[in-house]
Amino acid sequence: MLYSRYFIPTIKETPSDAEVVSHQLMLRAGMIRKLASGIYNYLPLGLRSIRKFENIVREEMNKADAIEMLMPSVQPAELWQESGRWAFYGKELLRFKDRKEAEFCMGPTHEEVITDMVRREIKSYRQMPLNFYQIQTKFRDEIRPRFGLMRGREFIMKDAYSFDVDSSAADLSYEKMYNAYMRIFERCGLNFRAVEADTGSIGGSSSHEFMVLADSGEDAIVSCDACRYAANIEKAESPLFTAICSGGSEPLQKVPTPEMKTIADVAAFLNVTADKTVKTLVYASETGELVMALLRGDHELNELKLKNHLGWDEILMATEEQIFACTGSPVGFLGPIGLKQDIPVIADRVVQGMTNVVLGANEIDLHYINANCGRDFEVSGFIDIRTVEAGDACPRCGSGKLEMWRGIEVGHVFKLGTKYSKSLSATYLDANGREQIIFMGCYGIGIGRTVAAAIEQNHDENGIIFPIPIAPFHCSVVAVNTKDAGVMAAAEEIYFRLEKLGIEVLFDDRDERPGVKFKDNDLIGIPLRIVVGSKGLAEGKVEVKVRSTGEVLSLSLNDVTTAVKQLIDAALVHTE
RNA sequence: CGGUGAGUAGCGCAGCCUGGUAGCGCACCUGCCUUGGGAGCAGGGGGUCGCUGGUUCGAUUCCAGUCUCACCGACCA
Repeated sequence: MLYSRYFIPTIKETPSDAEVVSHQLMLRAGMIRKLASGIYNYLPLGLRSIRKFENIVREEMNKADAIEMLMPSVQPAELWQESGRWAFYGKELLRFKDRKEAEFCMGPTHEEVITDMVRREIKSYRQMPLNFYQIQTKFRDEIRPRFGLMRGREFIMKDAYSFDVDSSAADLSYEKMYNAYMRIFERCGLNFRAVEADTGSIGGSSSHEFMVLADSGEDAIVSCDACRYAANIEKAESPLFTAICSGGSEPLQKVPTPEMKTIADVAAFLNVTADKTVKTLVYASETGELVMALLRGDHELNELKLKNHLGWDEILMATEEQIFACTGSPVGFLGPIGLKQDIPVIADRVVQGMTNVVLGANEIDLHYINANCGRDFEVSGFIDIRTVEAGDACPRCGSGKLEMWRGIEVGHVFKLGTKYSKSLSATYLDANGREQIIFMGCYGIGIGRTVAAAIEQNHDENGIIFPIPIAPFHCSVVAVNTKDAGVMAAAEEIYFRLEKLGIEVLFDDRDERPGVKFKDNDLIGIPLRIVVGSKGLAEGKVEVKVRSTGEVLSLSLNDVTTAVKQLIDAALVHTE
């Protein structure tokens, strides 16, 4: 490709509305341009990178026996009504009507469509296992699109759906996809973790997220420093604590705590540590059901764990009115003793081991001390509802400690079970001629987001440092002085020879000063730069600069193409 | 959806408080010059100041509304 005939509109200055590095660099490198909030044009260079990654995904999907197809973006409402998600999905689902007033949506995901296809075509256990995938544009009307391709509204996604005869067969399909995902992200040279995750609005029984580690990541994850345990913090299990409090039970006593509304204030005022206190939170469902949650004072609630335990669709902090109605007290002095309404009280498992604790007394400026569960109040269950923290013991191996990271979710695999096949009646006949429900799995990769995450993880002050497997070009040939016929002839020859070797090369033949070319080449992340200048040429040498290490090789005209080919091939090698 | 801030040339910004029809840097065009890390000189083109309405002789500037965009938040006693 001739640079002078290509289209790479680079920008010197950082656009003011781009917050994260990948967004800034993708704009500056001329990879993307914004059309509307969360909606982007993929410029030629950006598209090349995206296609490179898509092809890696395609290769690994095909190797894992997934079959490529393509489903429409526009989907009829009926299917979504049938699955129940038309009502459940909320405003993220972009809905509209056609000229006949029939309702449609832009597909945010394709479980409904694929399940509809499968239920029409799959009749027998002999036809499974099956796994279909597509690489396609999705639309989700995000509350707050941000960070460029990281959280767009329109974005490219690879989604796959597996169909199996039973749960254990589905587990095998899941494992195949999990392993394929590991290979995909490894091939891109990314530093990532596969973590246990919540299933969210997609539903299903269990799932893993693939998280690229980056400080700008929107998710928090933990991983054990000793074993393989890793989880999204939304899902991460809390280790069992041994009881901190000991000694016989002291008599319950009400003490004044004027103006002391926070745990820190109360603990300091009563001269105890926060881990001797229990904090009380009140949550409400959309329909107004209330629940009280008890946690050790220095712990944080994990709303998702509580929500999942309760089986609610939505969990909200109770309003002051709701709190007053059930406790008779304002926020700051809440506790489980002497409630005005009979609401369920759920305590974190850690609370089970605590004795003689400090609790709100449900009266202004008063707390209890020496409260004991079972004697002074009852709870309906001890459940893991706390948010894990860095340094917690690993819930699996027990010996390791949890480390905390920020991560960008680039892939997510789910065991769906029969959630969609049941509501959409996707069944088959087993060997005994009996009708059975199909078991499903679904598997997604954010294509653009992965490219952005790779940039987030691979850049310096000069721009992007693309890993070779997803770089828009493998290398470039820079002619230092285009007016020098000898330089141009040599550069051109190297360019042709590289192309003949099947290398993707950008020939920077622009009539620009060398500094401009170097800056642009660095900015757009070309992994290997071959510089042809008159000085080196006099000695029959050209220079190869490695973007990632800054290493400079001086090579003869004869050797340069094979040397470059070797470097590239080495980077593209991947284990089968 | 709530909060904050911003919309002036392709990009980054100034001007607005104190009204008189717009300026800087980069980019772009022409010429000269220059060629190993975003050169220099000279000349030039480009803006209904987001939109609508109001006040005024006169509005980019003041007022009201509206749209768009970004960031923060929707996380806790």
